[in-house]
Parts: sequence; C-alpha cells; structure tokens
Amino acid sequence: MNNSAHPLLAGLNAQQQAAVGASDGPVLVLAGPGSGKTRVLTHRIAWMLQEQHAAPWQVLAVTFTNKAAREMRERLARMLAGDTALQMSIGTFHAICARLLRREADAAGFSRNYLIFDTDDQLAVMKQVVKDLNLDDKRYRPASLLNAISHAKNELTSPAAYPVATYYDQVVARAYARYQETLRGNEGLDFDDLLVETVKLFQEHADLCEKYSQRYRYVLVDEFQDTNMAQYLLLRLLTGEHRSLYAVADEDQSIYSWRGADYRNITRLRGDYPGLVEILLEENYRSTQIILDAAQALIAPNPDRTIKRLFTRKPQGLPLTLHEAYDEAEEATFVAREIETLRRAGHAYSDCAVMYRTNAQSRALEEALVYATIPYRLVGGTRFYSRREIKDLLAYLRLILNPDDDISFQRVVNVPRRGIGKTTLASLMTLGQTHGSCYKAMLHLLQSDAGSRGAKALRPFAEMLAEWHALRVQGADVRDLTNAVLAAIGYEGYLRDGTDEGEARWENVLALRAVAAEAPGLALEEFLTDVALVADVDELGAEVQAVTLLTLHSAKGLEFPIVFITGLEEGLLPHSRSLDTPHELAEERRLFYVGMTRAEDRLYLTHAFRRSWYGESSPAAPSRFLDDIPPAMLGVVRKRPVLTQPATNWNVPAWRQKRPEPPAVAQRFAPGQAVRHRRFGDGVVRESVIEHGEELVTVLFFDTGAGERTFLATHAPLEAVSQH
DNA sequence: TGACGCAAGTTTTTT
DNA sequence: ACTTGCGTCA
Repeated sequence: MNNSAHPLLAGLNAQQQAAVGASDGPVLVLAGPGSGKTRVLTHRIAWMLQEQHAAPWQVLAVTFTNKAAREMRERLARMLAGDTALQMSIGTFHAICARLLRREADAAGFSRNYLIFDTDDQLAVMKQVVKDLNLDDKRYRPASLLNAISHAKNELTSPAAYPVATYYDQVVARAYARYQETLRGNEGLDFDDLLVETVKLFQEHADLCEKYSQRYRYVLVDEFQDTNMAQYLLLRLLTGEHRSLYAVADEDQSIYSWRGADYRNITRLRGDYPGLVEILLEENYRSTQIILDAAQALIAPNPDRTIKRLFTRKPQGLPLTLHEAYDEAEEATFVAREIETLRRAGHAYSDCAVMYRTNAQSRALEEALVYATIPYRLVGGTRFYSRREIKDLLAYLRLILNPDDDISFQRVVNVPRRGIGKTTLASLMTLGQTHGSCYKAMLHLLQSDAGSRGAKALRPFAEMLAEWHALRVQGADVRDLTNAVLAAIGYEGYLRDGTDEGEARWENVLALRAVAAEAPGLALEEFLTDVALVADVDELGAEVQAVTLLTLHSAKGLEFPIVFITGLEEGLLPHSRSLDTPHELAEERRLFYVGMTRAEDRLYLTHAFRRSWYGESSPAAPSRFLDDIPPAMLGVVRKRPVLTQPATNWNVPAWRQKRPEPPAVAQRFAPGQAVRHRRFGDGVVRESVIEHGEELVTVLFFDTGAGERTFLATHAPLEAVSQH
C-alpha cells in the first residue's frame, strides 16, 4: 500500500493504516484505549466505499450507544459526499433489530405495531405475572426473576428449555413462560427480545437470512468485547457467506458481562472465522505517560488478556493525585475546590469529568457543586424517558398505537384522576381475561352495563381514545397526536400545581413535545421505538460549559482532559456484590481501568474514610486496586488516620449487617491516660479530639516499632488500663 | 374513592 | 435517606 497515495490514510500511523486497509475478509482489530479505534472504524467504512466500491446501503455498522452512532454518521457525512452517510445502516444492535423486525413483522409472527417494553414496563409485567401465579414476591422478587430470564434469553434459551436444577429454577421457568405470554398478549417486546427474535427470524427463515446477509455485504462492529451470545449469533448469520466482518475490540474494556456480554466471543471469532486477520493498535493518543503507565500497572494482574504494549508520544505529565477524604461530603468538597482551582488556572468546566461506581454517589457531588456554584451535567441517573410524567404521556401515545397494551392502559386510565377506582379497574382486569385486554373489556362494559358508575367514569376516556385513533388513521403525525393528547387530558393544568416540582414536570413534557415537533411527519411507531432505545433527550446540550458527572460504565468511549474517580473503596470499587468470584473482581478492575484511561492530562483518585449507605455512615477501607498503582506515580494530597482493623465486614453492605448502630458515645479517652491496644500493646494517650461527631485518639506506644498512631475510638481495639 | 400514615425494602452497572 | 406499597379512615 502506498502510504502517500490515499487521502483517507493521511494523518494515521502505520498500524492504523494497516487496519483501515486490511483485507475484506474477517478482521479483528485489538486496540488499546485512546488508540483511535473508532476513527479507524470510520475510515474503514469510507475506505470500503471508495476503494472496494461498496454501495452505502451495503454497509452495516454496529456501535455500542446511539450517541456513538450519531457521531460516526456525522463524521462520515463530513468525509463523504452528499447523503451517502444517510444511506448506511449505523446504530446499536437493538436499534437495528427493532427496525428490521418492524419491516419483517409478518414473517416474525407479531404485530407491525409492536411496542418496546423498557425496564419499568418489564417490571410491571413481571409483577402482574407474580400475582397471577400466586407467588410470594418476597421470595421471588420480580427484578431477580427478570434478571434470570434476561440471561436465559441472551443464551437463546426458551422457557421450555430453561434448565431446572432447583425449585427456584422451576419457578423461574414458569414465570418466564407466563412473562412471554403476557408480553406478547400486550404486543410487547423487551430489549432482549429484539435480539432474540431477530436471530430466530433468521434461523427459521433461510430466505430472509440470505436476503439480509447479501444486502449487508460489509458488517462492522465497535466494542466487540461487549457483545453477548445473541449478538454474536446475529453477526454470524449475517456474515455466514461473505465473511466480511470487521470487529474492533479491547478485552481490557469489557465491563458488561452482567448483562450477558462475553469477551470470549473474541476467542469464538478466532475459531469460527478461519483466515481472520488480527491487528494490534498500541499507540495511545490520549493520555500522558504517567496516566498510561498507572493504568497498565492496574490492569496487569488480570488473567486471560492479550498483552498490549501501550505507548504514547505525549509528555510524562503530572503524577496522579490521590486524596483521602473524611467522608463523601468532604470528598465532594475536595473535588469542587480542585475544579475551581483548575478553572482559575485556565481550564474549562467542560474539561472535567467526575466518575463513580454507583449512581447513588452522584448526590453528594451534586450538592457540593451546587454549593460551589459550579455548573454540571449528569449523565444517566433518572433517565429522562423514565420520569413519571413522561412515562404517562408515552403511555397515552402507546395506547393510540396499540389499545390492547394493558400495562399502559392501567398506567393512565385514571391519570389525571377521572374517578376510576380500584373496583372498576379490578372488574376490567377480570373481564380482560376473557375479552383479551382491558381496552376490549372497557368497550364491552360500556355496552352491556352502560348505566353503571364505572361505565360513566370510563366513557370520556374511551371517547378520547377513539378520537385520537381516528386522528392517527387520518394520518396525524407524532406532533399532532402529542398536542391532541395534551389538550384533551388537560395535562398542563394537572402538572402545574404551583410547586417547583410541577413546573419541572411540565418543562419535561414540553421538552418531549419539542422532540416530537422536530420530526414532522414522523410515524408514531418509529417515535416510540426511538424513545425506548434512546436514553437521553438532552443530546443537543452536549456542548455546554459544565462539569460532567457520570458512572464508570457510561464513561466508556469518552475522554476528558481532567478526570476524577471517586469512591475508591472496598465495597464500592470493587463493589460488594462483585467480591464472590474472581471474574467479577476482574471486571471491577477493568472498570477502574476504563475510568483511568479516559483521562488526557490529569487524573485524580479519591476515597473516603467513612461513607454513608442508606443514611447510615460506616467506615470504609481504601480500594485494594490502589495497591497496584506504583507509589512513585502517585502524589498524595492528604492522609487521614487509617483504621487498624475493620470494624465491619467490608464485603457486606451496611444495610445487610444486622448490627444496630451503637448510641453516640461520649469522649472515652483523655491525654495522659494509659491504654492497651490489641496489636500494638501498651501506650499512653497523647491527644483525644472529637471531630465530625466521633472521637479520634492519638496514642504513643511504648513499643518503639509502633510509634504514634491515631485511631477511631469507637472502632479501634483499644482499652483503658488501670495504672499500678 | 381518595388521602394519609406507617412499614419495608433499597443501591451496581444499561440497551 | 428515600421511595414504594399497603392498610385505615373520612
């Protein structure tokens, strides 16, 4: 390949050029963080179009998020002429499957107007199932049943084939069967179904499989390490003939095994695609040398990885900053102050990102940022589309499309209040069993029992639905329908109740209406699909001058000049639920690795000495992962006294430890007092202070090896001894 | 039928 | 600390 020849290869290093121009057979690009792998993937697409004379509609590119898909499309639009970028299929597995199933709904055997049931909807269905099967929802928690079912689906296991080893499994199998029936009865598909049904469609209809595999001549996948079994099978079905699969992966960034992702798909790829060309991308363009070295030291202990020798041409950079805070509030204050300092030194707020393991941790950080009047934007959290007012409005729209959706029906039949109570609803549910759905039962009731109280209350609701349905048949688009619903139910007056919260809710509704208005002519079913598959509405506000707050999971694929990783404590990272098995622990380590490698110039690691769980504050030990970062790379800002012995079992969250919090204790020690420590022996108290509502004791031990140490009086094995 | 008060469970991570 | 679900009462 003549490297000066092609403008598409300009500005790429030798490894990247080789990756872009690799054979059109199966290719696996194993790429380190910050190696420009998404850029390589994008250039590869352009390369196939220009050098292999691929038609744009022959390209199928799978990204991990909708955001990544949008960015890739925008990039391609800049690189290519005209509307080429629009003709390509670029999206997540879920989005691509949803569209395909809509088109091939007849062959797949369900309604073209199927609805996508999100996590909340799934939970509602499962609660119904648990009730129907007379199960105890304490022993069989709907959420954990759903979890088991999701894993079964990812492995393409049907309810009938669900492996039953225990009684619990048997219940899961029954719930699974019933869940699928209920879902289909509501013309609903959950996220997993989108994948599973597409695979089934291709397996059962060889002609369709043939059709799509011929059409999608060039299949490219980003973040391949996070594909699950169903996704892998789908790729195999689509590339069975031509084998033009181009996968980009990094095993060290596999962080989604809990939802069925299996990085061993990389090994499967090697077995299933003879002639697979493997290319390593080892040059990092993102991070300073110190950050890269620290990240590599951190990830090194993990087994089963392809060793990559990452290097960068960026300068050495500053050491990482390790900060130990007293509690989460102080940790957050430290972060806020540091950001303010950085800003005064010339950085922008948008250069900074603050990461954490669990969404619950954002709260303390938000409070500190608000207090410091630092603007921030929260990624994830309570998703826009799962807010109550939005879900309610969407339920109305779903009912227009599909009145037999009982979940939506029950959600909004009495929102806003229209005098339909438990009794009426219960009779609708019972009638629904025989008539097929609550909606049909309602129609029946209005006919047969027209004078009853229930019928009187239901009639306006039924009339509204009929009216909207007629509008849709006449060709009304989403914008029209949304406006019609808002007007008919008097939503504004209902939501704007004078409180700030009410105002905020109404603003959310307006935001949704704006989304609908942006796409005139958009069909309802497409709008509802997009809404279910897209997490956030504020994608336009991405350029705002604000600090970004996000979980380590949602940090994947992003980069920031300055990164704070907070809550580096045992029980949090690694998370307490991940301590049981080595592979879960390895995934926690990868999660930390992903976070570290987001940083370009500065990386802060923080942990707290105490952390609150469920409003209960308990001591916290620094994360074991910190021990794997060579001290030479760390600049320590401040050290707090460290517990000599854990007072609690770190592996178990505080709320699970049936340990009543001892009442607040008065000061137990005074200077000059003789004490004995279980480990350090005899000593004398130098100082005892009450700080943050607890007693910190500083003891000088007679055994010179121990020297002077500070403990938390309530937790240290320290006793006063009588003097003789 | 709806409002209110109390008990219980909750926190991994997301398409 | 916070939400959610359930039971009692007007």
